[in-house]
Amino acid sequence: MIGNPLQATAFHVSTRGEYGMRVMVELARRYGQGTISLRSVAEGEALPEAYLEQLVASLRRAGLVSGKRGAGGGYQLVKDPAHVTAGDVVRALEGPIEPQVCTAEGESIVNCPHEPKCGTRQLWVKLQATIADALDSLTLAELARWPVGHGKAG
Amino acid sequence: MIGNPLQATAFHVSTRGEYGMRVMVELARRYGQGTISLRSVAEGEALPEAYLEQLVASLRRAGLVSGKRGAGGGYQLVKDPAHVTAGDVVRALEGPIEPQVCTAEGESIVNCPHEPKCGTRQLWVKLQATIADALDSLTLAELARWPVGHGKAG
DNA sequence: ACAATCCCTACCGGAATGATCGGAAATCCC
DNA sequence: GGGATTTCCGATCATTCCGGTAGGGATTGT
Repeated sequence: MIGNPLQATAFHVSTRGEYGMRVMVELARRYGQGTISLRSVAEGEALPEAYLEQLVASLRRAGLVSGKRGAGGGYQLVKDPAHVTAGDVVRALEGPIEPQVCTAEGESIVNCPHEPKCGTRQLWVKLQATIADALDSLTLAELARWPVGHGKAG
Repeated sequence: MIGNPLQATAFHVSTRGEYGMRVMVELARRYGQGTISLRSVAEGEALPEAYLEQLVASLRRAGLVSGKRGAGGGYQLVKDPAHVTAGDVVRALEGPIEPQVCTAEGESIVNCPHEPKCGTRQLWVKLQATIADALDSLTLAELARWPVGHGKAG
């Protein structure tokens, strides 16, 4: 856990999303160089290796990375970084983008008692679409080629 | 807690945001009719009254509602619903919109060790701006005048 | 053989979530 | 003034989630 003690904040992305995204960007930077050991990524980004294993497992099950065992093994991206979006990564790590259960991506299963006089639903629907669009419009390739802090870096 | 058991989902809004937003929309609908008791809102929306008290306390401290004690008392919006945004409500209930500690609204205090070679920061910055813009562009008045479910209601 | 590496499962302490409860203070009506 | 109503305030509590740690098994290169 990097950074300050955090009070309540809205729309905070957990370390699963944060660390996992860092790993993916690092793999994107080294795309085409064969497999990269998780240890080297963990050390390079100063993150706990054992914890990363869990996150990478989710990424592998989602078909985003492939692992190779044994000495000299490691992980690599399955697809070209230009064809993997931040949305793909976030969904693999944290599940579908779903501000409320009634506004899930794809099919909505829930039958909400607040319908049909629900005044808040349109808000969550809009929010879901907005977030998904923002995440899906940014690729790993774009993130990987922007390694340096711009503007007033925090 | 309305709805189904929820597996892991990204960007999920807690009941603070959900219930609190419902209360605000209800108060917006009855704007200009004097104070509304929390009990009537709780019964109308089928929400736990005692829990709502806590949420409304946050809304009051944020200057969004005012309470009047005693028989016939209740709450009412301080400002016209057309001048209160969903963003105001969410921030009052769940804190600033902050995907990561390094991408807080306003001033960023954190000095992150990942800078300046952080490839993920631009993602969270974009996300923060996108979410804030979506929430700030929708007013309580708009939400209140759309009480009926549209499209395929969940 | 042996070291490196992925892979899998279980566990664990602390914090957040989603409430409930009891009571104090103000206000209205009779 | 008495009582009903309602906001306000703080404590408590059960459950779940978060952010890891620990240990071991399977596979591969040298």
